[in-house]
Amino acid sequence: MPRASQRPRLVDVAEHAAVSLATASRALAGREGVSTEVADRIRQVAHELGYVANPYARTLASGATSTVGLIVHQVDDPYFSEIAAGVIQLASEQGLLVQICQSGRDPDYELQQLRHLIAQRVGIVLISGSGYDDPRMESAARAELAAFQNHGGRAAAIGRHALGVDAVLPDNEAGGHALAQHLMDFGHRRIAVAAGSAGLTTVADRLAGVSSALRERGRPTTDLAVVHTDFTRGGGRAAAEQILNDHPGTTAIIALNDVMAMGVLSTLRSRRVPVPARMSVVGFDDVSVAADLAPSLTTIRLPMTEMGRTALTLALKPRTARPRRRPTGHLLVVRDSTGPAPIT
Amino acid sequence: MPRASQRPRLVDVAEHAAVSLATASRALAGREGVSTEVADRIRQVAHELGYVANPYARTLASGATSTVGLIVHQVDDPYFSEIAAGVIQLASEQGLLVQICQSGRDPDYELQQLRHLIAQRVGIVLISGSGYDDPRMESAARAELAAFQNHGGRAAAIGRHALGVDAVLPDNEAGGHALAQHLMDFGHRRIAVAAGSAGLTTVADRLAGVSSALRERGRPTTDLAVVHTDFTRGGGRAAAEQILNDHPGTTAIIALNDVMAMGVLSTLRSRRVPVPARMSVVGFDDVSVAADLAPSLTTIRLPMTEMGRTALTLALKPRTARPRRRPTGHLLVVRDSTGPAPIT
DNA sequence: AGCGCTTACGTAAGCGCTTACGTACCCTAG
DNA sequence: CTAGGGTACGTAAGCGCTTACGTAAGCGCT
Repeated sequence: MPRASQRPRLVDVAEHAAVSLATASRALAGREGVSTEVADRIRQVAHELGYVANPYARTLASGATSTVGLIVHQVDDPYFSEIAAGVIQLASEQGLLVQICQSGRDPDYELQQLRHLIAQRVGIVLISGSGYDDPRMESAARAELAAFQNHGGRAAAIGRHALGVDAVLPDNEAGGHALAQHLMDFGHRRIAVAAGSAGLTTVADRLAGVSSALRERGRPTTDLAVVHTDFTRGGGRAAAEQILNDHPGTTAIIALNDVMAMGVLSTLRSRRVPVPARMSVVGFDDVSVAADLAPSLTTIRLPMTEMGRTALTLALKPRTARPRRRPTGHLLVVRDSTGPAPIT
Repeated sequence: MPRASQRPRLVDVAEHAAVSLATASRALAGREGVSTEVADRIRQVAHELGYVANPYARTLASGATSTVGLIVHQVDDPYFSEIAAGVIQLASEQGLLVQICQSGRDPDYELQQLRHLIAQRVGIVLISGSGYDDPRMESAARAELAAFQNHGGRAAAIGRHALGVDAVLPDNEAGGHALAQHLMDFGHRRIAVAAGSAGLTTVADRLAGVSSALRERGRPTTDLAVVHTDFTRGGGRAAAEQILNDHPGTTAIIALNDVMAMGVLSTLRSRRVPVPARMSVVGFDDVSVAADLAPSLTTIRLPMTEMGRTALTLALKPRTARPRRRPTGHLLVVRDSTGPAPIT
């Protein structure tokens, strides 16, 4: 049987350049021990032949991979797609390839995807999405990542802590705080929160920020109605329905992410509740469509694309004794979905 | 030096099961020539050891890859992220991994990414995004793909023809036709098109549908103002500006995709042009946010996620003599961004 | 009994790289 | 002039799999 691949191999380059395999390998890897002229000649020949190293052979021989695995909940969720864009950008600049997995927001499936990626021998694992309040929920993933890192793998988390790896972390609490303050500045007293699933750290952190802002102004926590659904458009719709039905005095809804806010706005529209005249709405993340919603959404801007890049940057650096934490900036972006509380 | 990877290898499985490497390999690959009992024992041992084959070794030995490369313009463009979601879904079901590349809408960079993927020895290449009217623009990619397929690779295109590979194709012309008809039914006479870059087949096809609809109703083509920018939000904004300035009589804008429509709506909002009262707007694709825009967008629905799945399905099937073409359905979704032409 | 065929398994040769180690050569110091 | 040491390169042993081919046993047939 003929060779499967017709692509030029390292031997071909070596022969054409009249050197040995080892020298050719060294020259192309830019390692020392090859004279400048010979190295140049080898590179020249490689280029002429259109030689590109077979990554499978290379990885098998050296053990060093050049592919990064990225786990997101859903690539068609704009929050994650922007993160992915950042990761892919930087990876591409570094000559790395990105393998994407979707966890579908299911911790078991996520763990399975993580194992799969590691079994596929990716060199770097990047994991995004929220973590869980209950540390036991994360312990399996944590153990998997620890073992992976001990075998030379590198990992980083995006918007997620308690995984024992480097992490780039937005200040969810400060963001929630800023949103609540903004609404109170507009005179809102009865505020409802459309929250993602209970048990997620992202939910707890953003919620904690909201609560602390209320507390600072001496507002009773009873002013705050929290409805837990999930971080999807449908979750936002459901939460809004529930808020409208069970908490009639509400004048402002804090959706804990923009995708939920989209659902909230959608429900308010179909229920003919004018925004912001009767109800103010805020989101979190500032996904790129937030500015194009009806009405455009007041939200907290997170630099998702940059977060993706930063996470990969962290993972590319040598590992430190203690996991690093890179905070990300955040910014309150005021648009048309918020206004003064209606006078009742 | 110790072995790089501490993971169990095939030899470990073979030893524990007291068989040879070959038998273990055959059993785990489910190939014949192994008695049922022995095969069961081997699978049992493999499971106990947590054995997962090293894909690098496997690929190197067999030449058959299990990773699919996907080229999109931008993962954070909702059209592409929905396609990617479909591809990743199906790939995951099949135990395949997806490597994503962004071409950034640059044909040269796209070609480079394609070469890179092929050099990385992916088994399947999926390429999305529009093709080019000028066949010479595609010839390099076409040649690359042909060579790739001749070496046993499989490829499929999404929303793109003339690449000499299997393709899943929306009926862009019919979609454009339906949009124009819808607007004419509302009495619009002066229609403008916010088109993506000239030279793209997607643009030409959708435009052709629009023109043919006008022709059928005996409307002069002069009623149609076409502004070429590009398929981005910014492109939509720019096109809308130009239409507003240069074609004052316009009462309806056809954006050739939803992302442009978002830009168009954004400009109309800031220029205080009420939609649909003074100006109707339609898009194309029906990305998931289209329903949440201000106002919700009338558009042509394309099944992006399914298109992604279908493309991978095609690529997984044995190659046929002539490239296959899978049409996709489309559907006019009427929402709030279109209404009767204003009476002047 | 002897032949050939099938079945079940083992042997070993790669796949295309990396890299530890070996070797030839030249330079300098003693 | 030779020992010692550096530099530049070659040799060959893997990395962990797949698979062509070899072999031994079991079967039915003449």
